[in-house]
Amino acid sequence: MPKKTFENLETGKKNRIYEAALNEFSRTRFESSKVSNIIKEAGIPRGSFYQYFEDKFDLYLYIFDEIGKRKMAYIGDIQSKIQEMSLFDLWEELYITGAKFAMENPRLVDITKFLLSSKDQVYNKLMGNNLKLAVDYYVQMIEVNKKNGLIRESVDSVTLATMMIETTTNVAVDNLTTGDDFGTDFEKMIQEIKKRIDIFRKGVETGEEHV
Amino acid sequence: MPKKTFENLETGKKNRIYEAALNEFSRTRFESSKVSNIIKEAGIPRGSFYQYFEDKFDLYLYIFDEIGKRKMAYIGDIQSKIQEMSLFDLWEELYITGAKFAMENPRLVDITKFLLSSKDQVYNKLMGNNLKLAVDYYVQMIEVNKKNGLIRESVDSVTLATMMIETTTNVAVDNLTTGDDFGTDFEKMIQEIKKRIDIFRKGVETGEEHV
DNA sequence: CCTCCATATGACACTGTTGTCACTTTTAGT
DNA sequence: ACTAAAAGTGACAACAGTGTCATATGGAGG
Repeated sequence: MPKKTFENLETGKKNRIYEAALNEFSRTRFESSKVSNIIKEAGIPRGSFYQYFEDKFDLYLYIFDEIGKRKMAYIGDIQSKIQEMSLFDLWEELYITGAKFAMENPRLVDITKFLLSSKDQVYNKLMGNNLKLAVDYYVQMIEVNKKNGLIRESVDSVTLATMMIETTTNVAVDNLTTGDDFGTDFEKMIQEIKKRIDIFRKGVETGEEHV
Repeated sequence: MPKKTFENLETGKKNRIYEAALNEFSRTRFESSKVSNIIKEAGIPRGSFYQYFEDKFDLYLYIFDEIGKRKMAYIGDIQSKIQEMSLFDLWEELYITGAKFAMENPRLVDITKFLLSSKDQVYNKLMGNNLKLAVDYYVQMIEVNKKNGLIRESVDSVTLATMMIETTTNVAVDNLTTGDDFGTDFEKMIQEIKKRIDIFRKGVETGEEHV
Protein backbone atom coordinates (compact mmCIF):
# COMPACT_ATOMS: atom_id res chain seq x y z
CA MET A 1 0.00 0.00 0.00
CA PRO A 2 1.15 3.55 -0.79
CA LYS A 3 3.39 5.42 1.60
CA LYS A 4 1.96 8.33 3.57
CA THR A 5 3.83 10.65 1.21
CA PHE A 6 1.31 9.69 -1.42
CA GLU A 7 -1.68 10.09 0.84
CA ASN A 8 -0.56 13.61 1.69
CA LEU A 9 -0.34 14.62 -1.93
CA GLU A 10 -2.49 17.44 -3.29
CA THR A 11 -5.56 16.05 -5.02
CA GLY A 12 -4.48 17.16 -8.47
CA LYS A 13 -1.24 15.27 -8.56
CA LYS A 14 -2.74 12.31 -6.78
CA ASN A 15 -5.40 12.14 -9.42
CA ARG A 16 -2.99 12.40 -12.31
CA ILE A 17 -1.13 9.43 -10.91
CA TYR A 18 -4.33 7.48 -10.41
CA GLU A 19 -5.46 8.20 -13.94
CA ALA A 20 -2.10 7.36 -15.45
CA ALA A 21 -1.99 4.10 -13.52
CA LEU A 22 -5.49 3.25 -14.68
CA ASN A 23 -4.48 3.84 -18.26
CA GLU A 24 -1.35 1.80 -17.98
CA PHE A 25 -2.84 -1.15 -16.13
CA SER A 26 -5.80 -1.29 -18.50
CA ARG A 27 -3.49 -1.02 -21.51
CA THR A 28 -1.66 -4.19 -20.64
CA ARG A 29 -1.26 -6.74 -17.91
CA PHE A 30 0.80 -6.14 -14.81
CA GLU A 31 4.04 -7.80 -15.92
CA SER A 32 4.28 -5.71 -19.05
CA SER A 33 3.10 -2.46 -17.55
CA LYS A 34 5.82 0.14 -17.18
CA VAL A 35 6.51 2.60 -14.42
CA SER A 36 8.11 4.71 -17.16
CA ASN A 37 4.77 5.15 -18.90
CA ILE A 38 2.98 6.04 -15.72
CA ILE A 39 5.41 8.71 -14.61
CA LYS A 40 5.59 10.16 -18.09
CA GLU A 41 1.83 10.49 -18.32
CA ALA A 42 1.42 11.72 -14.78
CA GLY A 43 4.28 14.16 -15.31
CA ILE A 44 6.18 13.23 -12.20
CA PRO A 45 9.87 12.40 -11.91
CA ARG A 46 10.98 8.86 -11.44
CA GLY A 47 12.32 9.51 -7.98
CA SER A 48 8.98 10.79 -6.79
CA PHE A 49 7.26 7.63 -7.82
CA TYR A 50 9.42 5.65 -5.45
CA GLN A 51 8.74 8.25 -2.81
CA TYR A 52 5.06 7.39 -3.03
CA PHE A 53 5.12 3.65 -3.63
CA GLU A 54 7.39 0.79 -2.66
CA ASP A 55 7.39 -0.42 -6.23
CA LYS A 56 5.12 -1.07 -9.20
CA PHE A 57 3.21 -3.80 -7.42
CA ASP A 58 2.50 -1.50 -4.52
CA LEU A 59 0.73 0.89 -6.89
CA TYR A 60 -1.11 -2.01 -8.48
CA LEU A 61 -2.45 -3.14 -5.14
CA TYR A 62 -3.64 0.37 -4.45
CA ILE A 63 -5.45 0.59 -7.79
CA PHE A 64 -7.00 -2.83 -7.30
CA ASP A 65 -8.20 -1.77 -3.90
CA GLU A 66 -9.74 1.40 -5.30
CA ILE A 67 -11.57 -0.52 -7.99
CA GLY A 68 -13.04 -2.80 -5.37
CA LYS A 69 -14.24 0.14 -3.30
CA ARG A 70 -15.84 1.90 -6.26
CA LYS A 71 -17.52 -1.25 -7.47
CA MET A 72 -18.92 -2.00 -4.05
CA ALA A 73 -20.24 1.52 -3.71
CA TYR A 74 -21.93 1.09 -7.07
CA ILE A 75 -23.47 -2.31 -6.51
CA GLY A 76 -24.64 -1.06 -3.16
CA ASP A 77 -27.19 -2.84 -1.10
CA ILE A 78 -28.63 -5.30 -3.56
CA GLN A 79 -27.37 -7.90 -1.14
CA SER A 80 -30.15 -7.20 1.29
CA LYS A 81 -32.83 -8.10 -1.20
CA ILE A 82 -31.80 -11.72 -1.37
CA GLN A 83 -34.74 -12.94 0.68
CA GLU A 84 -37.40 -10.84 -1.02
CA MET A 85 -36.79 -11.50 -4.70
CA SER A 86 -36.84 -14.54 -6.93
CA LEU A 87 -33.51 -15.79 -8.25
CA PHE A 88 -33.93 -14.44 -11.72
CA ASP A 89 -35.32 -11.07 -10.79
CA LEU A 90 -32.42 -10.62 -8.45
CA TRP A 91 -29.96 -11.91 -11.01
CA GLU A 92 -31.29 -9.56 -13.61
CA GLU A 93 -30.74 -6.66 -11.29
CA LEU A 94 -27.22 -7.77 -10.39
CA TYR A 95 -26.44 -8.52 -13.99
CA ILE A 96 -27.66 -5.20 -15.36
CA THR A 97 -26.08 -3.18 -12.59
CA GLY A 98 -22.78 -4.95 -13.14
CA ALA A 99 -23.00 -4.47 -16.88
CA LYS A 100 -23.77 -0.81 -16.45
CA PHE A 101 -20.81 -0.37 -14.17
CA ALA A 102 -18.65 -2.16 -16.72
CA MET A 103 -19.94 0.03 -19.50
CA GLU A 104 -19.20 3.17 -17.54
CA ASN A 105 -15.79 2.00 -16.41
CA PRO A 106 -14.15 0.25 -19.31
CA ARG A 107 -10.68 0.64 -17.88
CA LEU A 108 -11.60 -1.05 -14.63
CA VAL A 109 -13.06 -3.89 -16.63
CA ASP A 110 -9.88 -4.28 -18.62
CA ILE A 111 -7.79 -4.41 -15.49
CA THR A 112 -10.01 -7.09 -13.99
CA LYS A 113 -9.95 -8.98 -17.26
CA PHE A 114 -6.17 -9.04 -17.30
CA LEU A 115 -6.12 -10.25 -13.76
CA LEU A 116 -8.71 -12.95 -14.41
CA SER A 117 -6.67 -14.32 -17.24
CA SER A 118 -3.34 -14.53 -15.47
CA LYS A 119 -2.48 -17.76 -13.77
CA ASP A 120 0.23 -16.41 -11.54
CA GLN A 121 0.39 -15.79 -7.85
CA VAL A 122 -0.96 -12.26 -8.24
CA TYR A 123 -4.21 -13.70 -9.43
CA ASN A 124 -4.56 -16.23 -6.67
CA LYS A 125 -3.74 -13.65 -4.08
CA LEU A 126 -6.29 -11.13 -5.28
CA MET A 127 -9.08 -12.99 -7.01
CA GLY A 128 -9.13 -16.62 -5.98
CA ASN A 129 -11.13 -16.13 -2.87
CA ASN A 130 -13.50 -13.56 -4.35
CA LEU A 131 -14.76 -16.05 -6.88
CA LYS A 132 -15.31 -18.72 -4.28
CA LEU A 133 -17.35 -16.25 -2.26
CA ALA A 134 -19.37 -15.35 -5.34
CA VAL A 135 -20.16 -19.01 -6.00
CA ASP A 136 -21.27 -19.44 -2.41
CA TYR A 137 -23.47 -16.39 -2.69
CA TYR A 138 -25.20 -17.66 -5.81
CA VAL A 139 -25.55 -21.18 -4.43
CA GLN A 140 -27.26 -19.73 -1.40
CA MET A 141 -29.74 -17.84 -3.61
CA ILE A 142 -30.39 -20.94 -5.66
CA GLU A 143 -31.05 -23.09 -2.62
CA VAL A 144 -33.61 -20.63 -1.29
CA ASN A 145 -35.40 -20.70 -4.64
CA LYS A 146 -35.37 -24.49 -4.70
CA LYS A 147 -37.04 -24.55 -1.30
CA ASN A 148 -39.70 -22.20 -2.60
CA GLY A 149 -40.34 -24.58 -5.48
CA LEU A 150 -39.19 -22.13 -8.12
CA ILE A 151 -36.15 -24.08 -9.28
CA ARG A 152 -36.03 -27.75 -10.26
CA GLU A 153 -34.43 -29.86 -7.56
CA SER A 154 -32.60 -31.83 -10.22
CA VAL A 155 -30.45 -28.86 -11.15
CA ASP A 156 -27.01 -28.92 -9.54
CA SER A 157 -26.68 -25.71 -7.56
CA VAL A 158 -22.94 -25.35 -7.94
CA THR A 159 -23.06 -25.97 -11.67
CA LEU A 160 -25.82 -23.43 -12.10
CA ALA A 161 -24.05 -20.88 -9.92
CA THR A 162 -20.86 -21.33 -11.91
CA MET A 163 -22.64 -20.93 -15.21
CA MET A 164 -24.45 -17.83 -14.01
CA ILE A 165 -21.23 -16.19 -12.91
CA GLU A 166 -19.41 -17.12 -16.09
CA THR A 167 -22.26 -15.72 -18.14
CA THR A 168 -22.38 -12.55 -16.09
CA THR A 169 -18.66 -12.05 -16.41
CA ASN A 170 -18.75 -12.55 -20.14
CA VAL A 171 -21.46 -10.08 -21.01
CA ALA A 172 -20.30 -7.66 -18.39
CA VAL A 173 -16.99 -7.67 -20.14
CA ASP A 174 -18.04 -8.05 -23.71
CA ASN A 175 -19.25 -10.63 -26.11
CA LEU A 176 -16.39 -13.06 -26.24
CA THR A 177 -17.44 -14.39 -29.54
CA THR A 178 -19.03 -11.60 -31.49
CA GLY A 179 -16.44 -9.08 -30.39
CA ASP A 180 -19.37 -6.80 -29.80
CA ASP A 181 -18.70 -4.60 -26.84
CA PHE A 182 -22.01 -2.77 -27.05
CA GLY A 183 -20.18 0.53 -27.10
CA THR A 184 -22.45 2.77 -25.11
CA ASP A 185 -25.66 1.16 -26.25
CA PHE A 186 -27.08 0.37 -22.88
CA GLU A 187 -30.47 -0.70 -24.21
CA LYS A 188 -28.92 -3.23 -26.52
CA MET A 189 -26.96 -4.69 -23.65
CA ILE A 190 -30.06 -5.01 -21.52
CA GLN A 191 -31.82 -6.83 -24.34
CA GLU A 192 -28.95 -9.27 -24.62
CA ILE A 193 -28.95 -9.87 -20.89
CA LYS A 194 -32.69 -10.55 -20.87
CA LYS A 195 -32.34 -13.03 -23.70
CA ARG A 196 -29.66 -14.85 -21.80
CA ILE A 197 -31.63 -14.99 -18.59
CA ASP A 198 -34.64 -16.26 -20.49
CA ILE A 199 -32.61 -19.17 -21.80
CA PHE A 200 -31.54 -20.05 -18.28
CA ARG A 201 -35.13 -19.90 -17.02
CA LYS A 202 -36.96 -21.81 -19.65
CA GLY A 203 -34.32 -23.70 -21.56
CA VAL A 204 -34.38 -23.74 -25.30
CA GLU A 205 -36.18 -26.94 -26.14
CA THR A 206 -39.82 -26.92 -27.14
CA GLY A 207 -42.20 -28.35 -24.59
CA GLU A 208 -43.03 -31.53 -26.48
CA GLU A 209 -39.60 -33.03 -26.03
CA HIS A 210 -39.07 -33.88 -22.38
CA VAL A 211 -41.36 -34.85 -19.51
CA MET B 1 6.63 -19.32 -40.77
CA PRO B 2 9.90 -21.20 -40.13
CA LYS B 3 12.72 -21.10 -42.65
CA LYS B 4 13.57 -24.20 -44.61
CA THR B 5 16.60 -24.63 -42.36
CA PHE B 6 14.19 -25.64 -39.65
CA GLU B 7 12.19 -27.96 -41.85
CA ASN B 8 15.39 -29.76 -42.82
CA LEU B 9 16.36 -30.39 -39.23
CA GLU B 10 16.69 -33.91 -37.88
CA THR B 11 13.56 -34.96 -36.04
CA GLY B 12 15.23 -35.06 -32.66
CA LYS B 13 16.34 -31.46 -32.60
CA LYS B 14 13.17 -30.30 -34.27
CA ASN B 15 11.21 -31.97 -31.55
CA ARG B 16 13.27 -30.55 -28.73
CA ILE B 17 12.58 -27.08 -30.10
CA TYR B 18 8.88 -27.81 -30.47
CA GLU B 19 8.66 -29.10 -26.92
CA ALA B 20 10.64 -26.22 -25.48
CA ALA B 21 8.45 -23.73 -27.33
CA LEU B 22 5.33 -25.45 -26.06
CA ASN B 23 6.61 -25.21 -22.51
CA GLU B 24 7.55 -21.59 -22.84
CA PHE B 25 4.39 -20.41 -24.56
CA SER B 26 2.20 -22.28 -22.11
CA ARG B 27 4.19 -20.93 -19.18
CA THR B 28 3.39 -17.35 -20.00
CA ARG B 29 1.88 -15.17 -22.68
CA PHE B 30 3.70 -14.26 -25.86
CA GLU B 31 5.04 -10.86 -24.80
CA SER B 32 6.72 -12.24 -21.71
CA SER B 33 7.98 -15.44 -23.29
CA LYS B 34 11.72 -15.54 -23.80
CA VAL B 35 13.77 -16.90 -26.64
CA SER B 36 16.46 -17.40 -24.01
CA ASN B 37 14.37 -19.96 -22.18
CA ILE B 38 13.52 -21.82 -25.33
CA ILE B 39 17.07 -22.16 -26.57
CA LYS B 40 18.31 -23.11 -23.14
CA GLU B 41 15.76 -25.89 -22.81
CA ALA B 42 16.16 -27.08 -26.38
CA GLY B 43 19.92 -26.95 -26.00
CA ILE B 44 20.59 -24.95 -29.14
CA PRO B 45 22.72 -21.84 -29.49
CA ARG B 46 21.13 -18.46 -29.91
CA GLY B 47 22.41 -18.03 -33.43
CA SER B 48 20.78 -21.24 -34.55
CA PHE B 49 17.42 -20.09 -33.38
CA TYR B 50 17.56 -17.17 -35.76
CA GLN B 51 18.72 -19.51 -38.46
CA TYR B 52 15.44 -21.38 -38.10
CA PHE B 53 12.99 -18.59 -37.40
CA GLU B 54 12.69 -14.95 -38.37
CA ASP B 55 12.06 -14.05 -34.77
CA LYS B 56 10.09 -15.08 -31.72
CA PHE B 57 6.78 -14.38 -33.35
CA ASP B 58 7.65 -16.57 -36.29
CA LEU B 59 8.03 -19.51 -33.94
CA TYR B 60 4.80 -18.61 -32.21
CA LEU B 61 2.94 -18.67 -35.49
CA TYR B 62 4.37 -22.07 -36.24
CA ILE B 63 3.31 -23.44 -32.87
CA PHE B 64 -0.15 -21.95 -33.24
CA ASP B 65 -0.46 -23.55 -36.62
CA GLU B 66 0.59 -26.93 -35.26
CA ILE B 67 -1.97 -26.73 -32.47
CA GLY B 68 -4.67 -26.03 -35.00
CA LYS B 69 -3.67 -29.01 -37.10
CA ARG B 70 -3.56 -31.37 -34.16
CA LYS B 71 -6.87 -30.16 -32.83
CA MET B 72 -8.53 -30.54 -36.19
CA ALA B 73 -7.18 -34.06 -36.57
CA TYR B 74 -8.60 -34.85 -33.16
CA ILE B 75 -12.04 -33.35 -33.63
CA GLY B 76 -12.16 -35.06 -36.98
CA ASP B 77 -15.28 -35.48 -38.94
CA ILE B 78 -17.93 -34.56 -36.44
CA GLN B 79 -18.78 -31.81 -38.88
CA SER B 80 -20.43 -34.23 -41.26
CA LYS B 81 -22.99 -35.31 -38.68
CA ILE B 82 -24.63 -31.91 -38.54
CA GLN B 83 -27.68 -32.99 -40.51
CA GLU B 84 -28.22 -36.29 -38.74
CA MET B 85 -28.10 -35.34 -35.07
CA SER B 86 -30.12 -33.07 -32.83
CA LEU B 87 -28.42 -29.91 -31.57
CA PHE B 88 -27.76 -31.17 -28.10
CA ASP B 89 -26.58 -34.62 -29.03
CA LEU B 90 -24.16 -33.03 -31.44
CA TRP B 91 -23.12 -30.42 -28.93
CA GLU B 92 -22.51 -33.04 -26.30
CA GLU B 93 -20.22 -34.87 -28.68
CA LEU B 94 -18.35 -31.70 -29.65
CA TYR B 95 -18.17 -30.60 -26.05
CA ILE B 96 -16.86 -33.88 -24.69
CA THR B 97 -14.40 -34.37 -27.51
CA GLY B 98 -13.08 -30.85 -27.02
CA ALA B 99 -12.84 -31.32 -23.29
CA LYS B 100 -10.99 -34.58 -23.73
CA PHE B 101 -8.55 -32.94 -26.09
CA ALA B 102 -8.05 -30.17 -23.58
CA MET B 103 -7.48 -32.63 -20.79
CA GLU B 104 -4.91 -34.52 -22.80
CA ASN B 105 -3.14 -31.38 -24.00
CA PRO B 106 -2.99 -28.98 -21.11
CA ARG B 107 -0.17 -26.98 -22.65
CA LEU B 108 -2.10 -26.34 -25.82
CA VAL B 109 -5.02 -25.18 -23.73
CA ASP B 110 -2.84 -22.77 -21.81
CA ILE B 111 -1.49 -21.28 -25.00
CA THR B 112 -4.98 -20.78 -26.37
CA LYS B 113 -6.08 -19.34 -23.07
CA PHE B 114 -3.30 -16.77 -23.11
CA LEU B 115 -4.20 -15.83 -26.63
CA LEU B 116 -7.91 -15.54 -25.87
CA SER B 117 -7.22 -13.14 -23.07
CA SER B 118 -4.96 -10.79 -24.96
CA LYS B 119 -6.54 -7.84 -26.62
CA ASP B 120 -3.68 -7.01 -28.93
CA GLN B 121 -3.22 -7.38 -32.65
CA VAL B 122 -1.90 -10.92 -32.25
CA TYR B 123 -5.25 -11.99 -30.96
CA ASN B 124 -7.26 -10.34 -33.67
CA LYS B 125 -5.01 -11.74 -36.32
CA LEU B 126 -5.20 -15.29 -35.11
CA MET B 127 -8.47 -15.75 -33.27
CA GLY B 128 -10.92 -13.08 -34.28
CA ASN B 129 -12.11 -14.79 -37.38
CA ASN B 130 -12.12 -18.28 -35.90
CA LEU B 131 -14.66 -17.26 -33.33
CA LYS B 132 -16.91 -15.64 -35.90
CA LEU B 133 -16.82 -18.85 -37.90
CA ALA B 134 -17.66 -20.86 -34.80
CA VAL B 135 -20.66 -18.65 -34.09
CA ASP B 136 -21.88 -19.10 -37.65
CA TYR B 137 -21.48 -22.82 -37.37
CA TYR B 138 -23.53 -23.01 -34.19
CA VAL B 139 -26.17 -20.63 -35.54
CA GLN B 140 -26.56 -22.87 -38.53
CA MET B 141 -27.10 -25.91 -36.30
CA ILE B 142 -29.60 -24.03 -34.19
CA GLU B 143 -31.60 -22.88 -37.19
CA VAL B 144 -31.90 -26.43 -38.48
CA ASN B 145 -33.20 -27.54 -35.11
CA LYS B 146 -35.69 -24.71 -34.99
CA LYS B 147 -37.07 -25.80 -38.35
CA ASN B 148 -37.47 -29.32 -37.02
CA GLY B 149 -39.45 -27.94 -34.12
CA LEU B 150 -36.89 -28.99 -31.53
CA ILE B 151 -35.90 -25.49 -30.42
CA ARG B 152 -38.22 -22.66 -29.39
CA GLU B 153 -38.50 -20.05 -32.12
CA SER B 154 -38.40 -17.34 -29.48
CA VAL B 155 -34.78 -18.11 -28.63
CA ASP B 156 -32.30 -15.79 -30.32
CA SER B 157 -29.95 -17.98 -32.33
CA VAL B 158 -26.92 -15.76 -32.04
CA THR B 159 -27.34 -15.35 -28.30
CA LEU B 160 -27.69 -19.08 -27.83
CA ALA B 161 -24.72 -19.81 -30.09
CA THR B 162 -22.60 -17.34 -28.16
CA MET B 163 -23.58 -18.81 -24.82
CA MET B 164 -22.89 -22.32 -26.01
CA ILE B 165 -19.43 -21.41 -27.20
CA GLU B 166 -18.61 -19.49 -24.05
CA THR B 167 -19.75 -22.41 -21.95
CA THR B 168 -17.78 -24.87 -24.03
CA THR B 169 -14.66 -22.77 -23.78
CA ASN B 170 -14.97 -22.43 -20.05
CA VAL B 171 -15.34 -26.04 -19.11
CA ALA B 172 -12.92 -27.11 -21.78
CA VAL B 173 -10.42 -24.90 -20.10
CA ASP B 174 -11.37 -25.31 -16.49
CA ASN B 175 -13.94 -24.17 -14.05
CA LEU B 176 -13.42 -20.44 -13.96
CA THR B 177 -14.98 -20.13 -10.59
CA THR B 178 -14.25 -23.25 -8.64
CA GLY B 179 -10.67 -23.40 -9.87
CA ASP B 180 -11.35 -27.07 -10.41
CA ASP B 181 -9.47 -28.29 -13.42
CA PHE B 182 -10.73 -31.85 -13.13
CA GLY B 183 -7.16 -33.09 -13.19
CA THR B 184 -7.42 -36.29 -15.14
CA ASP B 185 -10.87 -37.20 -13.90
CA PHE B 186 -12.53 -37.59 -17.24
CA GLU B 187 -15.74 -39.02 -15.83
CA LYS B 188 -16.21 -36.08 -13.51
CA MET B 189 -15.79 -33.70 -16.42
CA ILE B 190 -18.38 -35.56 -18.48
CA GLN B 191 -20.81 -35.35 -15.62
CA GLU B 192 -20.29 -31.61 -15.37
CA ILE B 193 -20.78 -31.20 -19.10
CA LYS B 194 -24.02 -33.16 -19.02
CA LYS B 195 -25.35 -31.07 -16.18
CA ARG B 196 -24.62 -27.94 -18.14
CA ILE B 197 -26.25 -29.17 -21.29
CA ASP B 198 -29.29 -30.22 -19.31
CA ILE B 199 -29.71 -26.68 -18.03
CA PHE B 200 -29.57 -25.34 -21.56
CA ARG B 201 -32.16 -27.85 -22.75
CA LYS B 202 -34.75 -27.63 -20.04
CA GLY B 203 -34.01 -24.44 -18.19
CA VAL B 204 -33.97 -24.42 -14.43
CA GLU B 205 -37.45 -23.25 -13.52
CA THR B 206 -40.09 -25.69 -12.44
CA GLY B 207 -42.91 -26.26 -14.92
CA GLU B 208 -45.59 -24.41 -12.93
CA GLU B 209 -44.06 -21.01 -13.49
CA HIS B 210 -44.33 -20.06 -17.14
CA VAL B 211 -46.67 -20.93 -19.98
C1' DC C 1 42.27 -33.60 -51.01
C1' DC C 2 40.06 -29.26 -51.99
C1' DT C 3 36.58 -26.01 -52.31
C1' DC C 4 32.36 -24.08 -51.58
C1' DC C 5 28.05 -23.40 -49.64
C1' DA C 6 24.80 -24.30 -46.04
C1' DT C 7 24.64 -24.36 -41.40
C1' DA C 8 26.28 -23.45 -36.58
C1' DT C 9 27.89 -20.57 -32.98
C1' DG C 10 28.36 -17.24 -29.16
C1' DA C 11 30.14 -12.63 -28.21
C1' DC C 12 28.24 -8.39 -28.55
C1' DA C 13 25.87 -4.04 -29.62
C1' DC C 14 21.63 -2.22 -28.68
C1' DT C 15 17.51 -1.23 -26.30
C1' DG C 16 14.65 -0.69 -22.54
C1' DT C 17 13.51 -1.22 -17.96
C1' DT C 18 13.83 -0.89 -12.80
C1' DG C 19 15.00 0.95 -8.37
C1' DT C 20 18.65 3.84 -5.98
C1' DC C 21 21.05 7.67 -4.28
C1' DA C 22 23.34 11.95 -3.74
C1' DC C 23 21.82 16.26 -4.17
C1' DT C 24 18.18 20.21 -4.35
C1' DT C 25 14.04 22.48 -3.04
C1' DT C 26 10.17 23.31 -0.09
C1' DT C 27 7.77 23.61 4.12
C1' DA C 28 6.99 24.69 8.78
C1' DG C 29 8.31 25.69 13.26
C1' DT C 30 10.91 28.97 16.17
C1' DA D 1 15.81 34.81 9.01
C1' DC D 2 17.42 30.14 10.37
C1' DT D 3 17.22 25.42 10.45
C1' DA D 4 15.80 20.74 10.29
C1' DA D 5 12.88 17.48 8.39
C1' DA D 6 10.18 16.17 4.42
C1' DA D 7 9.57 15.87 -0.26
C1' DG D 8 11.31 16.25 -4.99
C1' DT D 9 14.52 15.13 -8.67
C1' DG D 10 17.03 12.96 -12.54
C1' DA D 11 21.40 10.73 -13.61
C1' DC D 12 22.83 6.32 -13.27
C1' DA D 13 24.15 1.46 -12.14
C1' DA D 14 22.44 -2.97 -12.69
C1' DC D 15 20.12 -6.09 -15.19
C1' DA D 16 17.71 -8.62 -18.83
C1' DG D 17 16.46 -9.46 -23.04
C1' DT D 18 16.66 -9.36 -28.43
C1' DG D 19 18.57 -9.93 -32.90
C1' DT D 20 23.11 -9.56 -35.53
C1' DC D 21 27.38 -10.65 -37.39
C1' DA D 22 32.00 -12.21 -38.04
C1' DT D 23 33.83 -16.41 -37.79
C1' DA D 24 33.96 -21.61 -37.46
C1' DT D 25 32.49 -26.11 -38.97
C1' DG D 26 31.10 -29.86 -41.85
C1' DG D 27 29.85 -32.50 -45.68
C1' DA D 28 28.97 -33.10 -50.81
C1' DG D 29 30.75 -32.81 -55.25
C1' DG D 30 34.67 -32.50 -58.15
